[in-house]
Amino acid sequence: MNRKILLIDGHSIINRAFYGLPDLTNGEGVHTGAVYGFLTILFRILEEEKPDYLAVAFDVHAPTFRHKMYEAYKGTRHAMPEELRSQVPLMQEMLRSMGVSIATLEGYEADDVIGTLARRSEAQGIDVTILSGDRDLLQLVTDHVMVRLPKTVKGQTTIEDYHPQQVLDRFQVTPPQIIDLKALMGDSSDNIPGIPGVGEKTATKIIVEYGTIENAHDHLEEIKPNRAMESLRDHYDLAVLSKTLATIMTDSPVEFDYEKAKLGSLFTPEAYELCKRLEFKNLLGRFGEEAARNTLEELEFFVCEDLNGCEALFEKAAACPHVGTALLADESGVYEAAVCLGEKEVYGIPVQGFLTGEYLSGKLAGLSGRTILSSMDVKSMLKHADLSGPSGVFDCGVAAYLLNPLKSAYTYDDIAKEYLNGRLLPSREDLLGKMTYERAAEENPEGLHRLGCHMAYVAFAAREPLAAALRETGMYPVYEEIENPLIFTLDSMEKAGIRVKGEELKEYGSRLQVRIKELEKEICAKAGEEFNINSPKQLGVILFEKMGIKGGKKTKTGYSTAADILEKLAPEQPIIRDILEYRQLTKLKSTYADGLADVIAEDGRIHSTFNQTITATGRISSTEPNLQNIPVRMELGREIRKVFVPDDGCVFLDADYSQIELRVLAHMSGDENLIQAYREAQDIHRLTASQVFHVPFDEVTSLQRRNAKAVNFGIVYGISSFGLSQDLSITRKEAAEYIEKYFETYPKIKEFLDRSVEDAKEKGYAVTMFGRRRPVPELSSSNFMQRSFGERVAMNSPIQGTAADIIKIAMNRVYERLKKEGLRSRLVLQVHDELLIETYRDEQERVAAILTEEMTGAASLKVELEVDMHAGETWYDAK
DNA sequence: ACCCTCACG
DNA sequence: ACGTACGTGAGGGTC
Repeated sequence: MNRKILLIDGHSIINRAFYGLPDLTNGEGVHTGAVYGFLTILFRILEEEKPDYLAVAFDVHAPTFRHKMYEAYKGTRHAMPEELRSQVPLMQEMLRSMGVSIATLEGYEADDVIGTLARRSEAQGIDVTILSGDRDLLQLVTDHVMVRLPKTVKGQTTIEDYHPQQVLDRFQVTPPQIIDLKALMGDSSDNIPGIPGVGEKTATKIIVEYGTIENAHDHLEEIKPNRAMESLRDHYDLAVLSKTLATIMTDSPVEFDYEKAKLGSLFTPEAYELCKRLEFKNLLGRFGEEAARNTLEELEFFVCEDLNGCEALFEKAAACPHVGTALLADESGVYEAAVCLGEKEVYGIPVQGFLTGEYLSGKLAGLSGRTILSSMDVKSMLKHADLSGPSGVFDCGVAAYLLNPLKSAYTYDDIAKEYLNGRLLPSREDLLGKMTYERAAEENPEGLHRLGCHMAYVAFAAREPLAAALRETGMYPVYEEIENPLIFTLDSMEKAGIRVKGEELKEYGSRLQVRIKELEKEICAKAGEEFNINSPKQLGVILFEKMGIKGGKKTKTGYSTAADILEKLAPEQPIIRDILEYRQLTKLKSTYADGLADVIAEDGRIHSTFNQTITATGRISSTEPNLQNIPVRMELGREIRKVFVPDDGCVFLDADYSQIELRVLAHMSGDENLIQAYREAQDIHRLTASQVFHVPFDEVTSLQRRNAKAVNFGIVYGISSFGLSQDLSITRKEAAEYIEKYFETYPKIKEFLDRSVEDAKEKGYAVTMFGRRRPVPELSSSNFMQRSFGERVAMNSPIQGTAADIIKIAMNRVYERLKKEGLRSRLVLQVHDELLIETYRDEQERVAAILTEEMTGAASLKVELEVDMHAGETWYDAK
């Protein structure tokens, strides 16, 4: 078997990929679609060809000998859009990172480089495969040089292979005669002139007959049709020029090292990183195993499988100053525990025999009282192990979140990369793929073992770097005093859950269903046809085309049918009223009635997850289900709250901060007017209206109050006249006037907001009163939209974030007080400015006092923190 | 997987 | 000129 080289025409393949596939961009806005397409085809061809050598040829941005011969010559680089042009160097970087030889030669095109390397290789007895999108390359085909041309048919890429016979079959000429063909026909895409009046048919006929243009010219008088004869006679010089232009050089002085072109693994650490940066997730997945083998560190771990060894291990661990731990578990139990005592001392303990989940969880819990137990995710560990308390643990995920709250996840491999000097460890995906722990315990125990060990290792090794980073950024207090204790507070809330009356929820859903059916009929009758009302696409067509409602608004994909648009467009139209009601009811039915019923646990309660590492500003979020968006604004939706009830013998106590964000703003800005307003008024919006519009407090109209309230909200969001005008359905100019008047009334607020933007621009992040940071990279964007967004974020984040800090402090204190005072009442929900406590009746007064005290006392501001509190038999009644 | 819509603070 | 309010999560439709 001969050795084989694969030569790729880089420009032509990246062009094909660009035009044939949808463009992609990564999170940084870098265009990547063509690079992705190139890689896809590269891997496919490599798999099929299994070559010994690989090289990719590119044109160099310099005039070639062809330009010198013929001014109008364009070559292959013309008219490349910026989105594609920018991907060429990116592709080259990718190839270099994969260790692939890139062949270029100044003054020559990629074709010439390929032609030269093809002939050289052939001469050395190496078989050649050329991959290109350009038929011109067919002139190079011989018994030892094959050309493969990818074709896209109906979105499917197929590859046509050309040996000499296939060239003959397809074009009726031999490979070298392809040049003569082109010399007669010309090629508009590279401006090769050809001769006038001769197309593919005639040119083929002439070359089949006479072999070359030179020979054809020698037999001029025989050539038919007459038109072709005359053209060749009159333009022979042009044909000769075209032939030279179209001839690929096979003896260019390109330097090429076969040793370097030897095909190794493409999955180097650099390539892996680049694929990650460009967000080629499929590629990482597809070659994940190979990537893991080739790019990732191989750490050594121990397995501990017997009781005595395990006992000894935990004794030794307890004597360490700190340990890294991991517990791989799900709702049905524990599968593996892992403990790291030092750089080279990582132990995984699979659950088996005497080493039960309970035993291992107990051991970990014991550890937390005796040494600092570090983990990637303490809250998940708490679900099984009763860890001693905040002072005994360190949570790497929470720490990494504080250091950069903008990331989508805080995985051990990412944390290793960021805080352990760029180290590359195999990810969960690398080790287990998408397999659940449960399946992995059966089918891939080794992977599970390695996963646990890696997590414990990183928890061990990253603790100090993370703590150091927290200290350097001044966020250690936020970690230690707010976030770390909050882990335990949130865990207790998740475990408590909230009781829900499943039967009533069902009945509520059924009542909705009756009306939904009626509305469906009504809407379809008015529309004159049956259609899916839930489909914005179909609805748009019905409303704006069939029924001719005017002013259909733009979205990327069609008309907007959002409620506020419909409301403004045709509030009177009966079908619109019906649709809006239908929307409201289906939302209530699917998301709340049905959605909540699906997640009621065995104990008759709903156990939401409170996520501590999600939001950019420091708020917590709630998932599966989200209990922070249960309807309240509309009465019908609000009724759902009647199914949320306290345990027997309990009532709900619901306490919410009154305008906490505005109060935070008053404090942080130090604006005397707003501070004074809060000291006086029970109705801040009315007072704002009175001050801004210069009318006596008692004469403020409801419209004025509504406007003032909207401005107050707008201020907190990072005011813009456009946003306010949208909200109030007024002109931008009017909105701008409101804002101006507001700032005249409260000058220090304007100063504060301006300063917030300036500070964030300078530092790169916004900061809360307690030192929590939120990076605002958009502020340095050259894009106006992005930058404006950054400015609003810089105004809003300190306010929203400070309010989040405050209620977190309150939650921790309430949780601690309830525990310390031996009360059985418990926190069950937090909704950003609201706490819900399931309160034993005999504890109600004490709990109410604790709630008020800890919430109002969570921070001392220049204005009071006011709390509204209600007791009730249901959540509905407690509001 | 992504968009649209809509529920909450 | 750009085309927006800040922060979330879930369900349904579409490709």
